[in-house]
Amino acid sequence: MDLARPDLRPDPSLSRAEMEALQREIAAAATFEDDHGLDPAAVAVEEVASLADGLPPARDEAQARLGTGDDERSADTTPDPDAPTVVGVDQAFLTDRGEDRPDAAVSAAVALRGGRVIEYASATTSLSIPYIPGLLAFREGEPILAALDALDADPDLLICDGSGRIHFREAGLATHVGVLRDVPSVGVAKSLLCGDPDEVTDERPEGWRTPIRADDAVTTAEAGTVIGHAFQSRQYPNSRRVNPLYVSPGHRLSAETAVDLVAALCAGYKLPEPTRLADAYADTVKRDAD
DNA sequence: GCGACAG
DNA sequence: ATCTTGTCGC
Repeated sequence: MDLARPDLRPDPSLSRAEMEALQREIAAAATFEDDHGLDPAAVAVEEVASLADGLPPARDEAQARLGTGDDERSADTTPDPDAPTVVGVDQAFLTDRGEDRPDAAVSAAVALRGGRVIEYASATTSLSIPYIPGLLAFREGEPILAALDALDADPDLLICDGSGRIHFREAGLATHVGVLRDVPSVGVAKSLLCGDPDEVTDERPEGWRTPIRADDAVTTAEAGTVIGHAFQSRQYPNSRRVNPLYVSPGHRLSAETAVDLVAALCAGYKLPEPTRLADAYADTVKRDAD
């Protein structure tokens, strides 16, 4: 059965209070427990991936394009058809020369299966509301859904750039998108919106993690509830300066499984491969735009 | 009034 | 997020 919740899609004219109320509904509809068939080992990306080099780039919006590789090497490059499809989404912004505010968002979605890119697509949409801490999903949610619509692949897992449950109302970007589509989702943020790490996060070794617990800024959860993890995805031997990632479940995942999945999706860079590739593709589309 | 805040 | 070259270190 289809448990997607298009009814929770925000109306563009919502007031701030209405947006916050909608987030409480979204959080209530979200599941922060494991409800999926994903095995971190099955989604793992063992080697650094890349967008299918040498293939025509995906068309913006309507026409997503397969990037599976040459026919000659199809036997080697065809990913396991039974492996789950993991989709990373990220955005880049376009600012008209002379303007100070970005007026359009380029959303990119990159699908991987068995550690290889199988498809990528993008959508360029005009921006309606400005960035407001806590309300990011109202700025980036629709653009992201547009990019997902441009993809033929059916995501088994979404990796979003931003928070999921680590949010004032437990309804960050990853939760918003995950609930609207009823797809397991994870939020990967580069800085912490709210909550408290159990331990100091500075100068930690690669692979290290610590729980993030709700503090009084999280109005919908009891203080102390684990809402995510700080995760040191990468660290350099000598110079200690890489900040950890802040990983939180978006929908249908526990906080623990969310970090396990992200750890499995990292392959040498700070960001998990789906996010890193979506980031790179969004930049490419943006550059081609001007 | 002060603090504090994803992208 | 964005505006941007070189530069420090492995």
